Amino acid sequence: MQRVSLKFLAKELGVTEGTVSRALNDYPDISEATRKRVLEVAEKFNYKANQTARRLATGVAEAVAYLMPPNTNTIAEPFVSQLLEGIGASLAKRGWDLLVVQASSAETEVETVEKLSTSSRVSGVVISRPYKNDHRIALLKKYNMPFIVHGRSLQSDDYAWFDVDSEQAFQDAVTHLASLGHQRIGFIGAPLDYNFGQMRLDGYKKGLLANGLGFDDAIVEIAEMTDEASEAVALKYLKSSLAPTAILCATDTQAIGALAAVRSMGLIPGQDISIMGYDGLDFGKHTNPPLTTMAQPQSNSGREICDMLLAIIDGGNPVDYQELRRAKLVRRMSDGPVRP
Amino acid sequence: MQRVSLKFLAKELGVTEGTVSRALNDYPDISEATRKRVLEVAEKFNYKANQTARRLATGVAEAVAYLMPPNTNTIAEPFVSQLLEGIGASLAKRGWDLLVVQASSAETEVETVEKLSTSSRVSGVVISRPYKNDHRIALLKKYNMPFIVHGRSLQSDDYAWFDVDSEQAFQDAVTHLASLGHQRIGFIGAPLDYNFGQMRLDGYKKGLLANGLGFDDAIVEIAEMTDEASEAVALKYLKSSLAPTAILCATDTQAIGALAAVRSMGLIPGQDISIMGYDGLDFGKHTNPPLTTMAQPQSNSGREICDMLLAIIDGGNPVDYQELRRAKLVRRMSDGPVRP
DNA sequence: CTTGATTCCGAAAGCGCTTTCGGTTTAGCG
DNA sequence: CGCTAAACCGAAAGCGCTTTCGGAATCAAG
Repeated sequence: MQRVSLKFLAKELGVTEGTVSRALNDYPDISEATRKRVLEVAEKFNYKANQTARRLATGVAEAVAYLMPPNTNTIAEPFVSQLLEGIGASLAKRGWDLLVVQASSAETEVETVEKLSTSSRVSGVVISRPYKNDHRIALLKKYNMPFIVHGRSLQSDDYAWFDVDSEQAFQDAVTHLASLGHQRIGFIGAPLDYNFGQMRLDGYKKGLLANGLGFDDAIVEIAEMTDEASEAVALKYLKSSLAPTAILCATDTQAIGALAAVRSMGLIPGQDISIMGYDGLDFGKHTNPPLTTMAQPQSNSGREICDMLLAIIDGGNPVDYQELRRAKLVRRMSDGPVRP
Repeated sequence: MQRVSLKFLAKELGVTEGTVSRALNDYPDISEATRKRVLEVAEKFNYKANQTARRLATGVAEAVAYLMPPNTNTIAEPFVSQLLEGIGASLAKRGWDLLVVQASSAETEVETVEKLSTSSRVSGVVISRPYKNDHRIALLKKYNMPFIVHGRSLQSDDYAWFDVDSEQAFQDAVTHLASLGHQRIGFIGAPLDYNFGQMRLDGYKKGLLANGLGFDDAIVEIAEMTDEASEAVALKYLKSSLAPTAILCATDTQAIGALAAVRSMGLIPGQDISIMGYDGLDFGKHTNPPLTTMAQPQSNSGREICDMLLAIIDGGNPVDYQELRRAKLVRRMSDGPVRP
C-alpha cells in the first residue's frame, strides 16, 4: 500500500507540493481550476494529510486531553463515558482529537500533567473532580496551558470551570427533608480533599442552620465513595441510640449503600428512614426503592465544557468561562415524611 | 515561557542536537560522561521532547485509538470507562497515548475509520461491539492497520479479538433455569445486527434444545438495549395468555427493565417470575431484587486487550491473538424455582 | 503597446526531532 | 612508538507538511 503523500499528489498533478497544500487548505491565492483539479486527484487517491506532519508544521496540536479522575472504581462512572461523548462531539466539529490520559498514582500525576503541558501534544485539557488545592491546576496555569475544570477547587476565580452548585443543592436537600418533618438528619460525606466533598458538607450544615436544626457530629461522617463504605457508616448510624430519621449522602453511589444498610436492618427506605443521594444517575430509577436524589443536569455537559475550552484556546479569557448550574430535586421513593 | 527544545539544550551544553538526542534515547554510542551531563541539564530545564516532532521523525505514532461504540445511551456504559482505564494502564507502560474517537453517525463512520487508518495518527485501534458484518473491520484490514476487536463479527478467523463466549453463556443460563424447573423461558434479545445479539439468541435456542424445551416465538423478541424497551416487551409476555415463568435477557440493562415489568404487575421477581441478565454489572447488586446474571470477567479486560494489540503492533500475527473467555453464573435474587 | 497592479504558483525554508554516515580521538596491542 | 580497532560525536539529511517570498504570467488601464 503506497502511502499517498503531498509529494505524490504533486508529482501526479505536475505541480509543486505547496500548491497542493494551498489548494487543499482553501488558500485564496489559488485558481479555481487547479483547486478543482487537486481536489479531484486527492479524492481519487484517497489522500488524507499526515496529521503529525501537519501539526509539526502549523504548531497547533489539534487535540484536547481529558484527564481521567483517579480511583474510578465506583458504580457511578457512567459520568465518564457521558462526558467523553460530549467532549468528542464538540471536538468533532473541528476534526480535533480527544486524548484520554490517566495519572495512575498521585506521584506520577504531577509528571503526567507536566509532560502533557510541555510536550505540545494537546492544545488544551479538561480535568474532573478537582481537589481543594489541586496541583494539576497549578501546573496547568504555570505552563500556560488552556484548560477547564469540571468542578471547582477552593480558589477558583482565575480559571475556567463548569460546576453544579452542590452547596446550594445540599441546602435544598436538607430543606426538603426538613419539610417532611425530619429533625435528625444524618450525613455521609465524600472525602474532603475533593473540594466538592467540602462544599457538600458545607451545604448540609447551612441547610441545618437555615432550618433551625442542630448539628450532631455523631451522625456526620466522611466515607469513601463506594457503596460498601457508605453502607457500613449508615449501619452505624442506624444502630446508634439516637438514630437519624433521614440520611443525606454526598453521592448516589453512597446513597445506594445506605439503602442496603436500611434494608439489612429490616426497615423500609422511604417509609421508616429517608435516604437521599446526589448526582441523579439514571440507575437510581432501579434501586430498591428508587432513589430520591439531587440531579445535576449533566446530560451533555461534556459538550458545553469542551465548547468553553475551545473558546479559550481561541484566545478567550478563561475568567469569562465560568458556569454554575443548579441541581434539582428528583423525587423517587426513598424519601418520605418522618414516622411519628 | 521559553520552550526548551533540543537545539536549546545543545547550545547550552556545547554539543550538537544529535548528541543530545542520542543521550536522551539511550543510544549505545555515547559516553557515560556526556550522557550524564545531558541528563542533568535536561532535568534542570525540565525538557520534554516535542512528541509531534518525534513522531514525525520516527514514523511511529505512539498512540492507539479506541473507537467508541455508537449509541452509548444505556445505563450499562460503565463498561466503557472500565475498558478505557485498562487500555490506558497498558499504554502507560510505553508512554503511548490513548485516543478516543467517535463515529457520530453510521455514514461518517466509514470516513472516520478511513481517516484514522490513513492519517498515521495511531499505531493501532481497538473497537467494541462489532456488527455481524462490520465495515470498520473491513476497512482496518484493507488499510493494514493493526487492530483488535472487543467481541467478534461473523467471520472472525483472520483477525485478533477478545470475546466472551456468550453463546455458551446463554446455553448455560437456560440450563440453569431449566434446572430450577422452568419449562417456559422467554427471551428478550439484543439487535441482531450486532453479532453478539445473534450469538446470544443462538445460545438461548441451543439451550432450549439441550434441555428438551420447545421454542415459541411468542416469547422471543428483539428489543433495543434500554430498560424501557425491554420493560415493554416483558410486560407483553407477562400479560399474554401463556406467560413464561422465566425471562432471559440479552443484557443486564434489559433485565433491569424486565424486573420493573414484573414488579409493575404486582409480582415478585425471583419468586413469581425468574429474570436473568447478562453482563455482570456491579450495580446488579442493587436492583430490586438483586439481579442474577451471567458475568463476564471484564474487570481488567481493557488491559489484556491492549496488551494483545501492542503485541500485534510489534509484529505479532493477529491470528495468534484470539481469546475466548467464559462467563460464569452469578446468582443473586432474581431467579428461583418455578412456582407450582 | 507600455505599465502597474493582480493573480497564481514555484522555490525553499522551516517545524523539532531522529538517525545515518563519516571523521576524529582515544584505546589496545605488538 | 606505530598501527588498527573501537569509542564517541559532529554534520547533515530527512520525516511530510505549511507558509513566506518572490517571480512569471495575465490583466486592466493609459
